[in-house]
Amino acid sequence: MTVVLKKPQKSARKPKGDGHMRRGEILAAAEKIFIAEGYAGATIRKIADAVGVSSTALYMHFRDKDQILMEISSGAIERLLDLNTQIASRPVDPVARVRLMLEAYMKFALDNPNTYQLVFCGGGDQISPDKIADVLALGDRCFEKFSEPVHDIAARGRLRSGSPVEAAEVLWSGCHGLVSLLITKPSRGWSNPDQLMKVMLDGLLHGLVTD
Amino acid sequence: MTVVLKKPQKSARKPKGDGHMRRGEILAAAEKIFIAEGYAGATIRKIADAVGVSSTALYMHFRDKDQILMEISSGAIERLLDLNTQIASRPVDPVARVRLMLEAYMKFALDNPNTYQLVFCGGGDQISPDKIADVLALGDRCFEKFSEPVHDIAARGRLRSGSPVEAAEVLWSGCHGLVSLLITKPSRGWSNPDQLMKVMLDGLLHGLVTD
DNA sequence: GGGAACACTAAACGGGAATCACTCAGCCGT
DNA sequence: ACGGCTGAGTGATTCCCGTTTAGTGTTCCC
Repeated sequence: MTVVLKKPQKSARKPKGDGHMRRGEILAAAEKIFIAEGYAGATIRKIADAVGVSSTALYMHFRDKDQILMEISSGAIERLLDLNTQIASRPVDPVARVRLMLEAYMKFALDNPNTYQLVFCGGGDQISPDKIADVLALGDRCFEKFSEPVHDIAARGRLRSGSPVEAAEVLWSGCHGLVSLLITKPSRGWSNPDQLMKVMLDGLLHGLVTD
Repeated sequence: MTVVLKKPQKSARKPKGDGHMRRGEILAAAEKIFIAEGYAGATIRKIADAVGVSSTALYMHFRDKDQILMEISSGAIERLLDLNTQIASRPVDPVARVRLMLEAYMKFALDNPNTYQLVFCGGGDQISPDKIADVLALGDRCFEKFSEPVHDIAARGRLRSGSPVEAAEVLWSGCHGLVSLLITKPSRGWSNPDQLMKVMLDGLLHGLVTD
């Protein structure tokens, strides 16, 4: 985050002991706990204990609990954005790109359920909107990257109905619905997730895009 | 508000709520607060204040906070189940029934966002699984009612691909995804919700069902 | 009249996030 | 060499949460 003014000639001040390590240590510990126990499970005290420091110390490095979790989530969403960017440059049919992106998206969600829930299932109750703004912006950039091939499809006149934006929103939200239910209701007797993802993609793409 | 003039000698206690009157009062107050402020906002103390009673009093009538919210949610989901049952008996094409049910489902979600979030977006973190079991069972019954016409469609050989169960799960989760995003991210710049719902339904049904 | 059952209460507990007042160590310019 | 500044760290405290405990007043029944 904000790197405060450092003296040009020399490091402002040699960090004492493991001073500048702390922030990273906290993030690492917090991520481990967050992944294992979710938002509510990752308490300030637990994180502080894991680092071996008083709970107050966390406030030296972060404004509040949410900032810690948001920073972790941002990292994860950036990985998702990278994936999309990478797929975007693949020299294949735009429909194939759309499918690849959505597959990557759903796989990401199932691999990072807690982060996914925090960012996309709106810990809405739990987190004030301004704090989540950063991550939300990243999420939007993901959506924009995903929108590009959808617009390509529309430009080729292959959109069966609706505007390109609507189509993108529907494709995205449909896949979101599937993985969010798989994540939040794991105990329900679901069909095979891979098969469900395939049916969702086949269905939506066949329904929205002409061959 | 309730001006309880405490007479010096008499008790400051709120008069008895004639047995089960009180229970209803609590549910009504809790529902109002829950609808307005969501799960986290509906605290025991706030509900108790609204009723004009000490927070402890709520434990006379309910095991814990979750039971209160669950009872409220159950009522709402029962209304949804009623809707489905009603639609199920309509003498129309099974595809039309599926569409009607999903439309009713999404409308219900948008009309009862907090309940919907609690039940279907898994306050997973917040609520222990055993307490939510009742409502979850009701939700399952809704899904089963919805599955019937999908099976009808399959029985007529009109399912393009996938098993009937998979198709039902995909249809449901696709619609869930749309409304859950509309609910949890209201600030995002969405296209017209009605139009999105139409595109979702058209897309999924056209993609999964043959004419 | 005397219990017993009930509806209710105040006070407290433990655990969350966050703040306050403070200490302490190291680096600075003089 | 030294006093001052600053950033890292702490324990105590505040406030709110859900929930528990022990006790109080009312009513009903025998």
